[in-house]
Parts: sequence; structure tokens; C-alpha cells
Amino acid sequence: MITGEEIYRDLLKKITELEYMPGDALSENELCAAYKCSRHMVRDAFSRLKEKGLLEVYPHRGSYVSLINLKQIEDILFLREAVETAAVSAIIRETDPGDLPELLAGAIEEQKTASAGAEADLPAYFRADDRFHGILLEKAGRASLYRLLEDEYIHLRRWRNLEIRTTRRIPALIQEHEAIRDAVLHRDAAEASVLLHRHFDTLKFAASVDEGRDNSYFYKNQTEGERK
Amino acid sequence: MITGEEIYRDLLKKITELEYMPGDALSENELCAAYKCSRHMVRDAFSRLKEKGLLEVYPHRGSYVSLINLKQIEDILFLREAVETAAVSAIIRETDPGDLPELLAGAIEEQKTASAGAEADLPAYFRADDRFHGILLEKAGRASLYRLLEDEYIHLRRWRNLEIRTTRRIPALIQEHEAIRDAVLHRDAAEASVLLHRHFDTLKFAASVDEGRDNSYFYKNQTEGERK
DNA sequence: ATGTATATACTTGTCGACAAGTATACAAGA
DNA sequence: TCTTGTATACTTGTCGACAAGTATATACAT
Repeated sequence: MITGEEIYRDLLKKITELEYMPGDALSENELCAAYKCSRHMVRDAFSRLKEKGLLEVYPHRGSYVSLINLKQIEDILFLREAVETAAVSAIIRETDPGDLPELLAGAIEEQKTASAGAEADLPAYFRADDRFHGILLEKAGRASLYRLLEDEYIHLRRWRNLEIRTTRRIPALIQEHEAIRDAVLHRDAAEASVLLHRHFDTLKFAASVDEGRDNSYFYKNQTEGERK
Repeated sequence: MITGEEIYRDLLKKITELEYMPGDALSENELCAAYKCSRHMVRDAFSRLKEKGLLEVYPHRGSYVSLINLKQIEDILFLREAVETAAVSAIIRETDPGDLPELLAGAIEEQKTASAGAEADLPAYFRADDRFHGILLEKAGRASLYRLLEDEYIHLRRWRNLEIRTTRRIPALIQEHEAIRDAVLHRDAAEASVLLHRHFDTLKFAASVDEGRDNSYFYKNQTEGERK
């Protein structure tokens, strides 16, 4: 027997990891046949996914995986920059380094090994990247805020999984992490702020340009739910 | 005929405006009798409220309006400080004032008139307060981010409605707003950052101390859902 | 009086059936 | 050939009934 929570988590995973692509149709009937459960369960999961902005339900027509809203991605990147700049500021203001140097070094090392091989282990790199930023919040005493923002970061992860060309940029991103780490360890808040801003600006740029992108995966004009 | 969306909005309003107090029991049967609809609708609304952390459902025992998690309130205040500091920084960095002075002056004026009378019009003051902070994000080109964070700010508003003694502090808060406005208009990012930090710190302090507070409305030890 | 077992009245969880709306395939007529 | 109307096969929306678990009140035995 499968619980509604499990269905929700499974669908969430398949949407963020692009097993279901943006725009794909999801049928309640097909899914409840696949999970061997009643439609009620699937509908409950749909309701939650809809609430999170990952699914769009058109009554009597069908349900579709949400397209990616690049304006929203920019917003979330802006949010992360703001939160992490504040976290760094708090770290520098309030605490002594503690085990922060080792933790950041560990996360950076993990990023290097994950991206070093003949072909990069992208999931592992992304996990290490998340960990680098997570450490900053945790050491600022805001680990719970990181959990609170998980729902927003889901969109970020889905977009990241779609932007394959990120691969080329990984070495530069790691260098930026190292510079940020150095600034934090030198307790230079102004420098860290500038570096974080630059770091997220490169990401925001990736979210704004559309060089030969498959536009069927993105909303145009930042408007959602405009299916004719 | 009432739609599920309406039930959800009504319950949300009654929870944030404390018509239903933290800890109150909400019965599916009673509500679907009150709304003259099937339990399905109420359950759907419950599901969304649960997802937002405003309702806790204990299977076969009952559903209760979530208590207020002060650690979470602090986190959201930290979040707001971070976002608005970044917004101010962006405003100063990228744009000329435009109509910003008039907008901020208007919001501050509205706060004064709402809090001036023999007894303050708290709802009006809160709306003007939200507007002041909303203007900052809007002028930084992040109006959509403000909407994105609405869900988090719901918790903030519920807490604010419960903290009656805020009233005494309103004149000081308005003064802080004026100081922030001045720093922004003088394009002094560092000063604005310090003032915002101080502004939110006074709020965070209000969320941390518990002088003669009715503790039945708050989680102890920052743990949720520990009903025995 | 006190402890224990049982019945009862709640609670939320789950299901299958049917209602209602939409898009498509198809056939009939011009 | 093109247009138009109709039947059909989908889609999601809604409902009432029943299942299952919990807490409380009650009767009974000690």
C-alpha cells in the first residue's frame, strides 16, 4: 500500500529531476493506475504540487507540469543572494570562525572531485554546491530558515537541471566559492558582499539570456497559466 | 454554492486574524456543516493550510490551528531584513530616485494618521507598514518576489496580530522608517543597512522575550507537532 | 471507593461511483 | 471539398458511504 505522501514525493522528485519535463501532461487516471491507488491520493498530491507552482490544473482539460518562469528564477536567485549576504554578515559580526574553515574547505573539495573527472558527476556537484551555501546559513544560526526556503529552492534546482551548459561554468563557480570563503575567513564583509553579488549575477545572467534555448520549457512574458 | 478556494481563503483569513486562535480545534464535520458543503471541500482546504504550516492534522484525533513558532518568526524577520537590505542596495546602485521619495513619504504619512488618533487603527497601520516595505522591493524591480514571499509573511502577520503591545512601539517604528527613508534618499547604502538591521532587531527582540506571555499560543523548544 | 473492561461517540482516512465540462473523431449534408 | 452537427472518449470536480483509529463515558467487578 502506498501513502499519499509517497506519491507526492515521487512526483516531486520526477518533476524536479526532469523525468517529467515542463509542459508534460500528467493524467490522474494513468497515475492512479501506475501507483495502484485511488484517484483521491493522486488528486491530493496534485493539489500540493499545484500549490507549490509545479503543476497547473485546467478543469476538465488536463493537468500539466508547470513551465519554468525565468523571472521567478531570477527572483529566487536575488533571494538567495540577499539571505546569504546577510548570513555572512552575521557570521562575521557575531561569531569566531570555529570549524567554518574546515566545513567550507570540505564542500569546495567535494565540488572539485565531483566535477574533476572525464565527465562531471553533476548531481554530486549540485549537492556539494547546496552544501556550501547551506553551511553559511547554518553557521549564521539560520539552519531552520534554509529548510523554510526549501520550497523556493525546488524551482531553482529544476532550472539548474535543465541548464546543461552550466557544466562549462563549474570551474569558474568553484573559484568564486573560494574567493567568498577567503573573504569570510578574513572577516571582510564588504568584500564578501561584492563577491556574492557577482557570484549570483553570473547565475542570473544564465537565467536571462536565451541562446538557442528550447522555449517550450519556459513561460513567455512571465505570465503563468495562460494556456488558450 | 461555495468553492473550495473560498473556504480556503476564509479559513486562512480567520486564522491569520485570530478569529481562530493558535491551538483551537477545527472539526471537518462542523465546518462542512457551516459552509453547507461536503467534507471533501473542507479537507482540501485543510490540506493546503497544513502545507503552509497553519494547521496540524492528527489522524483520527483532530485538527488544530498551529501554534506560533517564535524561532520561525525570527527566521522570517531575518529573511525580510536580508531581502530589503538587498533591495535598498539595488535601488541605490541601479536607479535614480524617481517617485520613490513621494511613495515612501506617503506610506509613512499613512502610518502616522493610522496610529495618531485616540486609539490606533491597527489594521490600517499594518497595511501601511507592509506598503512601506513593499515599495522598497517594488522599486528594486522585485515586486514578484514580494508576492512569492507572501506565504512566509502570513506567519509574520499572525504573530503581529497577537502581539498587542506592539502598539506602544509604533512611534519608534515610524521614526525608524523615516531614518531608513532618509538613508535611501541620500544613497547611503551602509547607513541604510545598519538602520534596517536595527529596525528588524527590535522586532526580533519582541519575538524572543516572553514577559507575561500566554505561552499556550507558542511552541516550546521550536518543535512542532509534538502533541502527546 | 477504586480499578478495569466495554460500549459509544467522536475524529480523520479511503474508496468507488457519478456529474459536468472539453476536445476530438466521424459522419452527414451542402 | 468543405462545413457542420453529433456521438464518443477523454479530462477534472463532487459527493456520500464506509473503514479505521482514538478518547471518553459508563457499567461492572473487586
